[in-house]
Amino acid sequence: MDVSHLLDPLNEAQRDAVAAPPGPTLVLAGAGSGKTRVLTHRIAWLVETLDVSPLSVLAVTFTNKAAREMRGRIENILGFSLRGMWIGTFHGICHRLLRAHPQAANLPETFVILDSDDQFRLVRRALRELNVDEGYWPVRQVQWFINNHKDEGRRAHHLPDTEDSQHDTLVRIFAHYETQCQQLGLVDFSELLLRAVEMLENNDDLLCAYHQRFSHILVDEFQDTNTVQYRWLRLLAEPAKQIVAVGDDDQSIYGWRGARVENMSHFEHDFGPVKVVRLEQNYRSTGNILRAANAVIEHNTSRLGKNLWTAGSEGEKISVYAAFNEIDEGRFVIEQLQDWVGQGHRRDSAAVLYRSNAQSRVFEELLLDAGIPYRVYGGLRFFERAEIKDALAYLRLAYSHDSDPAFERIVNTPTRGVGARTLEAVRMTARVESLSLWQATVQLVQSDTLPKRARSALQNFLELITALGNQLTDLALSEQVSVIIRHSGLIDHYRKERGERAETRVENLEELVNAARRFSFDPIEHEGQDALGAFLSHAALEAGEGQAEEWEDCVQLMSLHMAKGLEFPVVFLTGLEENLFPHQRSLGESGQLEEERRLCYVGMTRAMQRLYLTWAEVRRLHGREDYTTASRFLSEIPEDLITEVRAVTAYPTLSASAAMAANPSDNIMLGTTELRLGGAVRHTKFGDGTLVKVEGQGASARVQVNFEKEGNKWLVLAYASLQPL
DNA sequence: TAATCAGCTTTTTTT
DNA sequence: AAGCTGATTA
Repeated sequence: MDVSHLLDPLNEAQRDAVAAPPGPTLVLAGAGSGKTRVLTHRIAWLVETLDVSPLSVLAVTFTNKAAREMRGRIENILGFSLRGMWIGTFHGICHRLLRAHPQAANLPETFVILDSDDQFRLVRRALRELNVDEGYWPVRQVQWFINNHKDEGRRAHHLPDTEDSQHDTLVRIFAHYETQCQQLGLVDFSELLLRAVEMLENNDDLLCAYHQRFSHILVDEFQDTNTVQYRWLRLLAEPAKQIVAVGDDDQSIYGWRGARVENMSHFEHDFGPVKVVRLEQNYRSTGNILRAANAVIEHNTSRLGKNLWTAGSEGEKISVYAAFNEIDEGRFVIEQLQDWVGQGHRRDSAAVLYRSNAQSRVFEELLLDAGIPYRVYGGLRFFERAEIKDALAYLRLAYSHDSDPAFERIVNTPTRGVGARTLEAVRMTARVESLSLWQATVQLVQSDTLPKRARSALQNFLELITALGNQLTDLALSEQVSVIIRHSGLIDHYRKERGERAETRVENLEELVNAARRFSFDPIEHEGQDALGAFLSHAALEAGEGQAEEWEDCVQLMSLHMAKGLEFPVVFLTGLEENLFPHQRSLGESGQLEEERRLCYVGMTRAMQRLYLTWAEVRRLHGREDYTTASRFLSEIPEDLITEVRAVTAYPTLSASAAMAANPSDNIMLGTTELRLGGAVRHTKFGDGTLVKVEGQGASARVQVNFEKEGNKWLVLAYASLQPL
């Protein structure tokens, strides 16, 4: 068979990876080096030259989007449909494994996936049942504790007893939560992975069967794998070790949620000898952008080592703009944006990137003023919206009455007179009698223990859900959804709600019907589930796009994390200030600082033609106005790659701006020298800092100084020995 | 049960 | 600043 179409479009390194002999292969794929191309061509190569069936290939990604894209691209190359082939996310594939063998996994056939919101509620319930003080033990933190351990493969019983009573409390909650999940047949995201690993570890026959089935494994974004994911990969890839892992240690930006870059070096050790291929030729950015990005990332010590290069042109220099404040920064970005669009470029060829989402506001306001359409990424996705989750809960409860999370969610939504008191009684009964909330309610309604009002409220609820359940039988999925949103009272409830939000909510509910209509139920892919069950799982595993509507040509606004994997002709990397980027909370540890630097590297390498780096001398954040220092990442870029864009006449320059902004009387005399607002000062005890505020005059004058080490302090000028620098 | 208020925190996010 | 939480009030 002629496979030249698979190899010809590739460079040497790519070809080396695609045609690598069977065995463990690690592809170090730099930004923009064509790693998706390598993955897709590799699979096509396996199929076309080695006669491997697509059904024997397992391809794992992190996001549904990446999985869809990969499938589409391989189908394009091969020219036939890959229906039935296992290309999916870690979670999606583990879910499929568990559905196929619930008994081996010790799960009920009807197990339900908890998304993080559901998990939050369940953890909260565990806290309350154990009478743990929620003020002292924030649910979020406990949830974090549990997930961290599970991502590391540890369950509550693995955690040793300690002398530390605080830790013991956490473990107790963890254990209770696990019991709760097991009893109720609930599986959170981490559990999908851990349970699948344990199932395979404990069932040789099963594992063997999958070894037979999957002769080739491919992993994308390998640097983002956590401990359990790696364990799972090892398990499935042994003993044949026909595994290709593609990743970039320099783009590891999810350490904070359990990703282990070390897996890349472990891989060489655990699977060795490993064929390593470096993809260093970049097809995305100009030479200057690459050199700048390389210069920044070189400041990291723990690297596998890689140097991106391009055969393309140097391109423009990188523009650095030091803004007076965040509004000036925004104005600058918009000015440049208008220029760019004025030259005939599409708006969606430009992206504004920032470290934290709060920064988007200024840009949004200014873009709105300027009449430039924009899209902000992030925020709630479709299936995470409250109204959608409400509707799904009605569906679930009508479908299987014993789903406690669904019950809790909607028992009083819309309000029907079931208050906290009543609910507590229900929970109590459920706990004491080991019943589901639904069963407990049935019992309470039949007994005589509740006040009349509460009892009839519950009675109505039971009747409503039962009636809904009866109406669902024999309907198509989308009709079931339609019935639910109408007869649950949700539509009326949200219609009555005031504000613009109400309207969108009703629209979203209507859209849910469409989503159900679009959902294609595949008895093979969704083995072990019926259409409704599969749809509900789908909703948990794939949160969906930000909004249902189509997006016209819009300027793209997003956090740096969201930008990974994307590319734009023009990129504005904003807020390059110490304490913001790198973020304040990362400054303590060098490991965290290196992750921030990688984030910067990711941001810079998104740019194809033009890169702007901006920072603001004064930034209003959390309601405070602070003087800032330029990010260290800026100074890590060689000067010859940079053009300092100095203020266009309309905008004041650095120090002039500080002086202008400050009321002249805000500056204050200290002896014969003048202390300038925003100027650097030295204190004998606290060290160096920046003068931030001045209050009062003469002997009673007080100043606020932001010290590098000690943070903000108020000092009485007469007593503090401040020295201007 | 719902509305209101004071106090508190503040990255990044997929599944 | 703003959004969220817990507590208090109507």
